[in-house]
Formats: sequence, C-alpha cells, structure tokens
Amino acid sequence: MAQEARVDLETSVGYTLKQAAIALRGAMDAALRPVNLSVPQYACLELLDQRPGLSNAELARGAFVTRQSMNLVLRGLQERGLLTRPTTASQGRARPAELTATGQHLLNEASRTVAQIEQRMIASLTPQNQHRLQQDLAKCTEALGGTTGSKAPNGPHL
Amino acid sequence: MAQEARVDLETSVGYTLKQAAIALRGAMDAALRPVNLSVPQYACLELLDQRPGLSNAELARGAFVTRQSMNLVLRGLQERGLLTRPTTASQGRARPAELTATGQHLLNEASRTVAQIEQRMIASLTPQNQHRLQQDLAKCTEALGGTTGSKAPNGPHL
DNA sequence: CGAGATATGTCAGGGTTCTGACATAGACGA
DNA sequence: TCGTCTATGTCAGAACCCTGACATATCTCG
Repeated sequence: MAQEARVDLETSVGYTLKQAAIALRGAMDAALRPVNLSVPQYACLELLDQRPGLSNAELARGAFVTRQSMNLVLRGLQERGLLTRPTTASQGRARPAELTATGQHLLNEASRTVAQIEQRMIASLTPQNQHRLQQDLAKCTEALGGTTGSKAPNGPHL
Repeated sequence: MAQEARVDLETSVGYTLKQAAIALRGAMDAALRPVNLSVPQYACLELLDQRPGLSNAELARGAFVTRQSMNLVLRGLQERGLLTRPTTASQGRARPAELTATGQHLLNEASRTVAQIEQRMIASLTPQNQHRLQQDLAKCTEALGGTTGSKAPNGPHL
C-alpha cells in the first residue's frame, strides 16, 4: 500500500485544480467587467436563466456562496432592474426570482463572453477529453462529499 | 463552427471545476482545523518544505494570494515559531523563510492529512486518469494565461 | 554614471464573504 | 394537537483578502 503520504506540488491534482480555478476566476472577472457584473452576479443570472423561479437559498447553493451573500447579490441585481421577486411569498418563505427582459439581454451578452472563455480554456483538449475532464471533476466533487455532504458553505441538495 | 455560444451548467467544465475546487477547499479546511492551520497557512508551510528559502512574494504567488496577504500569514506563522526569517536581507529586499523543527513537525502531520484528502478525491479514478486529469487541468490553466499571464493575483514566474 | 524598469516589503483603506443568531413557515411523528 | 426538525430570509458583527500607494533595492541600457 502506502500511497505516498506526501504531496508533490508539481504533480498534485489538488494544487493544479486550485490553479485552474484561480485562472478561470480571473479570466471571468476580466471578461465580466465591461458589462459591470461580478462572478457571483453572473452566476446568479445564469442560474435563473436555466432554472427560473429559484429562491435565494437555492441560488446561493448553486453559486457556492452563503444565503447572506446571495441576498446582497439579489438586492443589487433587483435594484438594477435585472430581475424581479414577489414582495410576498405565496408559499413558505421562499420568494422565487425571475429575470426581466433587461436582465435577459445583459445575461445573453455576458454568457456569450463567458462561453468563449470556457472554450478557450478547454480548446487544447479533444472533445473526448473535455467530456472526461468534466466527468472526472464531478467524481472528485462527489468523493469529497461536495454537493450533498457537509461544508462549503452548501447545504443539502439544490 | 459555432461551438454553442451558451453554457449548460450541468455539463460545463468551468462550473464543475469550481464545484470541485470548493469541495476540496472545504475538505482541507475541515482537515486542517484540528492542527489550527488555515489553507493559506498550510500552503505556505508546504511550499517552504519543498522549496526552502522562498521569499514572501514567491510564497504569495505559489499560494495564489497577494504579497500583502502572505505577509500576514508569514507573521502569524513566525509568531507561532513555525518558521524563521532573517531580520535583515542579505541581498535585495527578499528575506528567505525557512521552517523550524516545530514547523516541520506540524507540517508533517498536516501534510499527511491533506494527502489523504487528495487520495480520497481521486480514488475513484484510474492512475492513468488521475495523471491525465492533472495534465488537462494544467493545460486549462495555461490556456487561460494562468501562471505566466496577467491577473489572478499572480505576477510572472515563481 | 544616471534614468528607467522591475521586484520586493510594507502601510493604509475598503470591499466582499463568512460566522453567529433570530424569527418565521412548513413537514413529520408521537 | 403539539413538539421537533428542517429550511428560509434577514440582521449584525467580524474576518479575510484585495486594491492602491510608497520607499527601497537591483538590473539594464543609453
């Protein structure tokens, strides 16, 4: 046994993973600056586009931030007229958010830019390897109990 | 052409990448709490172990934080007696840091725990796929100009 | 030799996110 | 029915990290 009880930075998957995540974050940050969106703000809009009616807590989990942080994001976007939320909850406490036409337009622009970044990121990989990379990363997340587990600051399910 | 101008969260490499990075961060955070180390602190110690004599700025780049943040980390670790730095620079302004015996012992313990996490993370992958995952992530970083490029907050080379 | 470029360490300030806590709303089981 | 548990939204406070700026130390080139 004895699978090296130590980590070599040069070949460590974890270290390389962090490096890639940082690089991606930086690239998205730069790309979103022209449209005046932060990464969490973009993530919020993108989530709402693909799954309309998500609540604050659900968006928080999907964007990997706390409810409190997402709450601030939602307020900011709402003030800018990019999304709407009912002032009162029809059921429970959750207030489902939805994109406005303005928000939809802005998202379209931002999403196109971000998609280009992702394409650039994986351009040197074969389509097969692109897919495997995504699959393997998902396996890694699951192995760490990432989505359905404990910390991070995500709660259970989406 | 026209490689989908939009991103699907379920199959997006970028989204999955972020998810995995967050999960890893959370797992490391939890694992390092017993030894009273934050992730940046651990990263600093690990870097110093593998490349003794690194300066503050070099450590900052290696740990993906700014010089200012790493400066605080170094001070904290120095106060705890885990590393030493010459009070005066023998050349230039850089003051090379080195682990103390205490720091080395604590790092050994922490490193073992972190290595276990990394192992758990990639356990479901074949050794071949583990290696390819690391290689592909490195390609992604390079494609984004991650290490030698522009933002993030890394400067040139290490 | 001296001006400019690069890199380092550090101080000050601000912003973003998190942790902790509380009240409310629905689900479930004794 | 009522207590318990879970989930949500929100307020307050603190911690962390970054941006901006400045002085210093080398190196390079005219």
